[in-house]
Amino acid sequence: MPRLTLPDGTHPELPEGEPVGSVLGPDAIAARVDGRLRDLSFVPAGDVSVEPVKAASEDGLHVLRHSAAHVLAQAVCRLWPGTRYAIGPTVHDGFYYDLAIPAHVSADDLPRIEETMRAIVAEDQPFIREEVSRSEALARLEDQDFKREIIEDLAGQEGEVGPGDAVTLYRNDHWVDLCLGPHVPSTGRIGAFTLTSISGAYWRGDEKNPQLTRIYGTAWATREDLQAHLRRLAEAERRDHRLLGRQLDLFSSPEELGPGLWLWHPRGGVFRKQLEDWVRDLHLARGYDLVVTPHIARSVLWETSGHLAKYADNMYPPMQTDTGDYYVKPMNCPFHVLIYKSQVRSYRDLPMRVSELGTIYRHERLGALHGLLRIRGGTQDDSHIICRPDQLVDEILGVFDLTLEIHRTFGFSDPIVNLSTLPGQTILEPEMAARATETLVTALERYGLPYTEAEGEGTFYGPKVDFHFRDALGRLWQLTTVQCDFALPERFDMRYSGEDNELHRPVMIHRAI
RNA sequence: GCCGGCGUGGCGCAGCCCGGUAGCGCAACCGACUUGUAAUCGGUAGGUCGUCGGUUCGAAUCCGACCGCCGGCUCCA
Repeated sequence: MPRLTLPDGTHPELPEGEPVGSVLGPDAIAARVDGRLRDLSFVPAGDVSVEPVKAASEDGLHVLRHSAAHVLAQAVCRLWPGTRYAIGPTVHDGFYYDLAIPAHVSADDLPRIEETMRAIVAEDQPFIREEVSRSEALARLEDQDFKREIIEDLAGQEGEVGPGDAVTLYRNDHWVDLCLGPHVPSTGRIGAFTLTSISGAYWRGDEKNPQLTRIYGTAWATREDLQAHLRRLAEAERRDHRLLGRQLDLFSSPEELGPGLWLWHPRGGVFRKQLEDWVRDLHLARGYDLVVTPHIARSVLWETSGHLAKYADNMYPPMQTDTGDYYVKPMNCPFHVLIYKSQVRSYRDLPMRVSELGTIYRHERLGALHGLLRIRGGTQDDSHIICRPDQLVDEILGVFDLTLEIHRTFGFSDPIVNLSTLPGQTILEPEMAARATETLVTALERYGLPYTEAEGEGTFYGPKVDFHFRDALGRLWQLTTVQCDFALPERFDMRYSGEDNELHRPVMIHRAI
């Protein structure tokens, strides 16, 4: 008979074959068994520790929302037979399900779907976990090509889904989904939920793949929690910078200007002066020099930097003149490089720190634009440090420090930090690529910044550390990016005279908001 | 760029489904009132309904293309 360890320190025995749920209170919706989230129906093989998972906890909300996603998919299948369902994970504050629905479905249909979900909740269908072989799962999900694709991709991956060849299915009534679980015991337990929006999303996040209908919802432990959440959203909408910009007469973007281009009105101008003065003073205090560079440059500059080869689509087309083709700048780095190269540099000159509030123009994809958060023309707080390799880590630490100070000043104190490693296509030699990434890792660890790795998300000239923040609606926005660059110094043949009287290659750090 | 929604006086909206030359609130302007900080009373002016094209005797209302905005997806040097 398995002996359990409960959070209160007691050690009850569980009769052979009994699920862990039988020793937990009625308010448990799932369990943590030896640290792993399990269904209440989980039957332990031997002695284990068991904790109840309640709906309002972080774990509980995850289980609740994921279960709601299943109910959503089942409801859509009930309304539109022939619907194929892809994936239905939880997200910040909610959940979604990606579906291929054989009908035109829009936001107007959300109430009907929700109604059907409530019917499924009223039926209180148990979530039944089944472990089956991959081949059986393929047979059971015969009409579900997305699920089949997932199952086929699981071939060779052991452990995560089930032992060896097995995968897990969760069944409600006759509706079956491929899923790791766990789930609430039955559909009657998914709490207070509502559907929030509908949109398109590419299968597996790749725009070359077919587009599915993504339905978003949110679920909470209680009606009150749900209401409070909806109130927070409404409040956040009232504080939307686009709305405030109009109400306070700060800025506007008339159609004659073009998408993503903004006018700053007199009151906005005062605001910008305050902001810009503050940022410049901050840089001066931290040993940066201020520079100013033009808005356009000959194409050769962008050819040398490599931006033209990589980003031509996102640059405004060139203008032809009597002295060659000119591009409006999408970034400031090459100009700062030219300032460095304007004279012979000594190792004593390094690090050289330059900073500019540089106005740049990027021909961003139309759908990406969003108020002042994603624009086609805007001023970047952009700085570059050119230094000796032995100064690199310390300089990056200084950049992290500056970055966090800037964000903290505006009340953003919980960055979500990503380390983006080099993509498949890079202009860096493998050895330098490895060095650049190692340097960033060293700096991150020395600074004590928790981060997650985003493989292959770096720039073509180097790996980067990005600082993301959530807005009041829970959306993530990338603000600062910090890059370690061994490539541009090479491309622009940057040098400095070392203590040994030999010429050396400096390293470059980019920081931009 | 993709999916969905939307585009009516400065702002927020109704009208559009069931085609017959546009309505409300706030703001503005004029006047009255003067009661201490969420909006007093009366009056005036302001739009041809994102743009272009089509259907029709006739379109804000139907159809198409384009432009722009919003929510996501993708992208974000």
